[in-house]
Amino acid sequence: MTTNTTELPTTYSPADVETKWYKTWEDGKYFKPKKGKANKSFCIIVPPPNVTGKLHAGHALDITTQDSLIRFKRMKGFETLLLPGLDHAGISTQSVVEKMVFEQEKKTRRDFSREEFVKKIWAWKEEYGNHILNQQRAMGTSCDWDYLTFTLDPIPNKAVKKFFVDMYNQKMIYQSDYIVNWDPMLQSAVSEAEVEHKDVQGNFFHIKYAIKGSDETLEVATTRPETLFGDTAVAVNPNDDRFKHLIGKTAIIPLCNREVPIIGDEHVDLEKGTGCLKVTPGHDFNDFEIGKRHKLPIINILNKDGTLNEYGLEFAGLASKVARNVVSKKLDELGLLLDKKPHMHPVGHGERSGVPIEPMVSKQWFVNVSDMSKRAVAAVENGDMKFYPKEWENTYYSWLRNPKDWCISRQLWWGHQIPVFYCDNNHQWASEHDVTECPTCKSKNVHQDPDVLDTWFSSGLWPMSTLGWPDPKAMEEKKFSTFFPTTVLITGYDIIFFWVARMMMMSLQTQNQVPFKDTYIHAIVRDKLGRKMSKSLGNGIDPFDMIAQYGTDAFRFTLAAGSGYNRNINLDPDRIGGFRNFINKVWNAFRFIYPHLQTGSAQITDMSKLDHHERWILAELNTTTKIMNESMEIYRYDDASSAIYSFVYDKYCSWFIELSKNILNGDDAAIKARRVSVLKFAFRKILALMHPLTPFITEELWAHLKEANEDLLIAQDYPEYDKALEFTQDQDQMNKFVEVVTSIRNLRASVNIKPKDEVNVELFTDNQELIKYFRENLVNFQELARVKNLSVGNKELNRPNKSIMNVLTHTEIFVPLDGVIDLKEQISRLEKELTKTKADFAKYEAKMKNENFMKNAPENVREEVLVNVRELGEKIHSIEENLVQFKS
RNA sequence: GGGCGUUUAGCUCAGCUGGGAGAGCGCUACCCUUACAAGGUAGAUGUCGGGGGUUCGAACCCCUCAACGCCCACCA
Repeated sequence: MTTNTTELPTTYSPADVETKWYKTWEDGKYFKPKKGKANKSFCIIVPPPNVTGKLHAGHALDITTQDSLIRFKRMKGFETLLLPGLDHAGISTQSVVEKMVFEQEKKTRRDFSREEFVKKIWAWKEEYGNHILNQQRAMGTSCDWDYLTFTLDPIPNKAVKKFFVDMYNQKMIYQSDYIVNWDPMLQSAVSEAEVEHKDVQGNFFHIKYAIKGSDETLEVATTRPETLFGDTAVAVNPNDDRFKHLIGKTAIIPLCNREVPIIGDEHVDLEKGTGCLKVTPGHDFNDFEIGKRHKLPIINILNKDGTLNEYGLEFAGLASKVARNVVSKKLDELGLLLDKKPHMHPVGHGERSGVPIEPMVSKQWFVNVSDMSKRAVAAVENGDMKFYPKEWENTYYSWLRNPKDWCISRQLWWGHQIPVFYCDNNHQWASEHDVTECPTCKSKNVHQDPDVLDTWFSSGLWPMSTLGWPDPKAMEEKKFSTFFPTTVLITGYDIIFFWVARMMMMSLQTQNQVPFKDTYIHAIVRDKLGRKMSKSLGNGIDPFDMIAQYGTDAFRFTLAAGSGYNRNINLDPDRIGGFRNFINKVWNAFRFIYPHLQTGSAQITDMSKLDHHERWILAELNTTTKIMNESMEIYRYDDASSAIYSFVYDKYCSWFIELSKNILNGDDAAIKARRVSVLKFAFRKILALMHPLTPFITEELWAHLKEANEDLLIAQDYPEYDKALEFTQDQDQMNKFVEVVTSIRNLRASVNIKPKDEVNVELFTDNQELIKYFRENLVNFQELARVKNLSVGNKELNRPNKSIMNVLTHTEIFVPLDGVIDLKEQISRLEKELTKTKADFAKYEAKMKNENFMKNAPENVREEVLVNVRELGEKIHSIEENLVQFKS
């Protein structure tokens, strides 16, 4: 890093430095866990993105919040680990490859053997799988890449098998004929959580059912007439006087003329439909329950692709939606369709496929979660795991307090194959190892269950398996005991059910511990109008575009500034542009001190020799340090970013640098050196404070500011609050100085004095400390307000005649003018100010005179009111006095 | 149907346990002032969704109404 020869450009170019520093950090092994002075570990497992994935704005937010925290804790001396991974994402990956193969070869997966097709998916994964990881690198993620784990790697596979087999042997995993959500497109069962309910416009069909041996008929209401082929009963409410005499008789299903019993069941709603319900246990969740209660037979009328099977008679082969219309038409022709009216009703759709889900009975594997879910609830109730923000625990509870057994088998090829084996003598057993013979009958003719496990089954074990569990050697190598339980999980609220709940259950089950102590739920990134980003709307924001346009630091800072306890971030690229300008401001602040780097040291040797402004900036820096530390600890990235933003912009750049110009241009070497030291000291702290949020520019500038023997910024200590740097009097005086300077500028602007032209200024105040302070700041008034001569005096002194003036609570400001003054305008301005001040005054005076207020309000509030009454009273007095003068 | 959330400046949002309405972007005027025009200085803009209540005092607490959004449940 050459400090003195390079000419620095006026704008910062992110692209030039980002790849350079990432490589330097990675090659220098700065991302690897190291024991530090805090003597504690801090671990975040990155939610593994899908191998099919491309980085989207949500991932960028994940990374920003996780990496900022990791960098923060690393600098604070924690042994940090940010652990990366990739998810095989069963359904979506298989679909992507199926689609690709179909496009390229016009073949479906069924044209290949399972082995051949899975090989194709692996090839695809090898080619594209790492893409998203490189995008994560571009975001600056300080992961230890040696920990990179894929959900189908050997260790996660061991974990999956171990959990499955243990639970199988405890009978907590069982196989059952059960009504599941069948996705006819994927031709697989999917879990409850993978079904989305959407309102769909359908019809209510009223169908006439004959009753055997009677002239009476029943009018049954349904939205799905095509399922009547699967009816095995008709149900009425036993308390329904209209129909209860029919219970026990036999109804005849139209079209197929099957005889079924008429049963009484409380589930039937008297109000809904006609009060008569056709019972189709094979294709309706409620009917399935009714069927169990009444021991009704189950008839499956659908093929795996959702078309009617042979039970559909002449309609066999039709898709259920088509069959619905055809069947209803046929019923109409036969005079059996009594009514048909439009009806909006919710229909489950496959989350991945988007097609309507068919409830269907089939043999599937389930996990009994009743015990695990109770433990998972308790762990949050008793504080072992805390949600930030806290409200999200309700979402978590609502799912876990009312759990349904988890259907874990999927009829796919891509995933962890279920470790259950069968022999030709119908024995069944589970095994963690490959098997060649049946343990019961020793038959060599064995085969494994063809189904694979739900993707979330391996995801649920992720915090353990990435740290080596259950392999003792891997656990040792990966320091399981150091990093488990991990510190915090950071993710979006959309996967609290899918993932957070399952990790909690599976970790409590296998480790008897929570998998992480905190869960920070960050917002969902939306477009600037608050709409979800989606392909169909075309409103997605590509992180890569943002990085290219504004730089990674600006993008990260924007995301951090938007992340607190909110649930949406409406991301407007203009905002990123705003923060890009801020990053550039930091760059230029450095350009300002750059020529003076050799003049002062980086440490402040003698605190007692500092001047007012130096003490002031250190006090402000100290306050900022405190806010940043506190905010990062509780995931308030928004508060942290706004604290450093306003310190850098409004304190360091706008005032401290401006106040330093005359010193640096002066010739008092000692004062100059001291000021440079403070500038440098504060700037080094700024870089350290900002580094977790904006790693690249800060590391780049640090290279210029660091001492020869100092390490990279990523490895420096994070600044801490220091009581020795509290200087309240200097802060108070500086605030008054700023007020006066602003007021002079305001006066100048009000009469259009050119920025270059100098003016004389007279200040009047009764505060003797201030008089002294203002006099010491003569040169600063000259610089910052273009003042020529300044006089400061007591309020007893006479005021200049021809002048414009402002009144502050502590000081009167006069700018005498030689030319013609628009008296009218001055008077009107003063009168406006007087009205405003009087209104303010009245407010406080009323409070002061209110006995109840004086009795009840806390002392500091009372004190403030009294001060305001006094100061505003003085201000009114001043304005009135001066108005008299102007008017005379 | 059950639950949660949101409503503050033109836009996107902050505002911690109640005590003087804020930021960024945008806008207006004037400035190429020797770190920065991705800049500087000054400035305008708000019945804090409506109504009621508690309180000495409400953007903040309670009730109520309205609009919008999300989650869960439910194919009669």
